[in-house]
Amino acid sequence: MNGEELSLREKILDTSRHFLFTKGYSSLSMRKIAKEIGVSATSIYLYFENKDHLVHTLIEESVEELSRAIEQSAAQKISTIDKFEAIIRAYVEFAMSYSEKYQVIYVMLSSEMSRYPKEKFRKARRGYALLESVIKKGIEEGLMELDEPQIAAYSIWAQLHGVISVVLNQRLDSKIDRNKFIEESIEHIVQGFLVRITTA
Amino acid sequence: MNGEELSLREKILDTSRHFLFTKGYSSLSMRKIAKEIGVSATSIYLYFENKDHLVHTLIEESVEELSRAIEQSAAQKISTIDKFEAIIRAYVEFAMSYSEKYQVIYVMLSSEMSRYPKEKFRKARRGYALLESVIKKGIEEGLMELDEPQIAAYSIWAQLHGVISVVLNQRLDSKIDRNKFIEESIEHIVQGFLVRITTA
Amino acid sequence: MNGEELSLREKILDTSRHFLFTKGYSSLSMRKIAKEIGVSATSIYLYFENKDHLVHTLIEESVEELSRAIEQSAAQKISTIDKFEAIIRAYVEFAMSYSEKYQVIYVMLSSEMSRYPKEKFRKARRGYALLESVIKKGIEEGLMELDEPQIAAYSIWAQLHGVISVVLNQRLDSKIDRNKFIEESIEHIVQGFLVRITTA
Amino acid sequence: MNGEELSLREKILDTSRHFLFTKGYSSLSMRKIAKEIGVSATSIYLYFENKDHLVHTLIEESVEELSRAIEQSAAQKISTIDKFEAIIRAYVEFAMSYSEKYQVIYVMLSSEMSRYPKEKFRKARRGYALLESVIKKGIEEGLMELDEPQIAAYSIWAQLHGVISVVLNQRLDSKIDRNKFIEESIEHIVQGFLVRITTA
DNA sequence: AATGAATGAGTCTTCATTCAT
DNA sequence: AATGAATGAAGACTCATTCAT
Repeated sequence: MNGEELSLREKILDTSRHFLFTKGYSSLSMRKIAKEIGVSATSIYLYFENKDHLVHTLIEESVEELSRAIEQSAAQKISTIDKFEAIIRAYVEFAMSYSEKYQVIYVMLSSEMSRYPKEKFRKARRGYALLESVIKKGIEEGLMELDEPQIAAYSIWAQLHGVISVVLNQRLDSKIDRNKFIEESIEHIVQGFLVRITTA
Repeated sequence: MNGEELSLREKILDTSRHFLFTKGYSSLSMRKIAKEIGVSATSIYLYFENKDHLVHTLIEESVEELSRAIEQSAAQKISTIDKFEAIIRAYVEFAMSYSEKYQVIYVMLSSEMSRYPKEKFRKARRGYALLESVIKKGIEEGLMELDEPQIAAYSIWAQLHGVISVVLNQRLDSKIDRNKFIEESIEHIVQGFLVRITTA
Repeated sequence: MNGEELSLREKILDTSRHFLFTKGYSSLSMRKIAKEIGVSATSIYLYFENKDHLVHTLIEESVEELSRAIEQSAAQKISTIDKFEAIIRAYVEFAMSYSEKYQVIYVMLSSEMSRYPKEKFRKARRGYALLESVIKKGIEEGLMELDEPQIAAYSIWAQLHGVISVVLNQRLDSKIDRNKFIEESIEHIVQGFLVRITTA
Repeated sequence: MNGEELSLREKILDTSRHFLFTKGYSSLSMRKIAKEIGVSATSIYLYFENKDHLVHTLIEESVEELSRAIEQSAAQKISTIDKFEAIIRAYVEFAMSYSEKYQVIYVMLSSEMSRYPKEKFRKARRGYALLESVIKKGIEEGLMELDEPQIAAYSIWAQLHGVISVVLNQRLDSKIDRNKFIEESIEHIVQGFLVRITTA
């Protein structure tokens, strides 16, 4: 197999992800995936034990990629404030560049997540943990004034997720420029957490 | 029908909403709704043309109630800054008090929304339009420094939605206090948009 | 509905029973049953919750009919010896006259029976319990000389079942007359349990 | 291949037999057999043309072993009455010691047996034929009083099979001692066929 | 001697919906 | 206002088998 040819396993993952993104979890069907690829439904079972496993793999891979992107981005910065912004921007960057992969992470309802292996949740918190540690440093350095870095980290993440969701789910007014919306939102979110330095 | 007895139509809506909230769209089935209520599946069709109509009604009603709650809350305040906060708090308040109704508004993917009658979208923007007009006034009054009130309104809404989603979808770390998380998030969001008055 | 027309429920039971008899449990499929009757597979689910319930109903009905046949037959006789033989003959009679119903009782492996509601097993032992009580009386009256009437009852039942199985499963040599085989077998089985009176 | 290592062919047969015994014919699947052994499903086809051939081999081997056991047991006895009992006991002995092999012989319904090569049926009758010849001698010697030795042989076999089935299919009341049940049943069956000698 | 990839036909079951009553 | 009967389409998944290697 050369570089162009995707393995069937890869094709299944890509197609599933796309279905999940465009049609939602309810419309994700083994049959449809197979049909889209042009292969028998049975073939999917050669690569994934069942539908749950397939979706779990999808989630796991997305979480891993997102975490890595965030870590790499933060590693390139030195100052705390730079790291702080880098994490936030890497998060948004990933969501916009790999929308389908990003959305997969949130596709499952918590009720359905009961079947998702618990130990994999920890992995999912890597990026968030990094953000928390940076916030802690930021507090020490007097960049932020916060009681609870953990809550702050979650709050930032939640706000970002809200902004991204609105865009990805096409709930944004068509007259609004997507990039401008994102840029301004990031700035406001960041500003909401930084101590404003007022040069007297 | 007396006060205690809910009409069948109401029961159907309530049950559907609950299913939607707890099990997701995929698990919303006419049969299950009927069974839960203790009525034949056919009976639902006496009140709703089909599943789409049922869900659309659900959305429409939720949107209406949310809009009204926001409007009423804003009307009670006089100053712009108070109105601004009132809208934000009314939004969050509604989401937390009537979680099932709130969530219904976002249950449908835009792809599925293609079947949702366009004219009803406008209604859905009433609350948001109010927020935008208040922001405009805020800018005039020098409370905020913003180029695009429309984007700002969308951004606030998006951030709030993110915070609420994290809570409702149970994605918050169990060690974090729910109310504290919400309160702090609101404060940060609001702070992110206000001009900080620095007493020199 | 007049006497000729069987209800769909009845048709399903009859057809299932027939499939079970001719093709075995492995070949019993909802689709095939439906197709045979000329109805959609879905329709079966209007009368039976699932395949298990259908088969359980089949078993239950057969067990009930067999028990009743045995009880009625025994009730018509007065002397213990007559009751003893009546039970045995009623059992065989039922098996030969309603072969399909008889076989249903034994169609499920004990491993599969784990899903069969326990309380229904008790019903299944009515006929056997009757036999046991008659044997007890027979011992008292000196007709039989047996230590354990319970074991004897089970043994008779087992032997009869063996004889019947061989016939119903067509394992009998085609040259052997079916009725003669059954008649002689019954006689031997009965003889095996009676005290032989030897007029000196 | 040394003494410990079973050939793959042997493993397949053993595993199939076990599945047949514990889960029934419906649950016998090439995939499951392969998985259990830890080999690819395709590998089975190197040794057996298809599922039918596999099951037929299973039956054939069981029949052969049972026949041999009976023959050997009978050969060790001299008197007719001893041979008679030896055959019966060897049959039961085999069934209890090699339950899985015994049950295989009866696993297929006659309807499914249509695919079973006719000439192999004859082999299956070796043990039975032996019993018939012993019965004939028994009649000549005045041990039994029977019109039709062929029917008698079939009847004994059928009764024994009934008794064994009840035990192997776990249809015996748990309070009943298995061995006692078998022993008493054998005695009754034998008694049912012997002329009772009454010492005046 | 053994396997991985693949599939068409089949398994049970659920779904939204219709129709006659 | 409400229902029981019915169905075609679709759901996830399993099966025996083939073929190329």
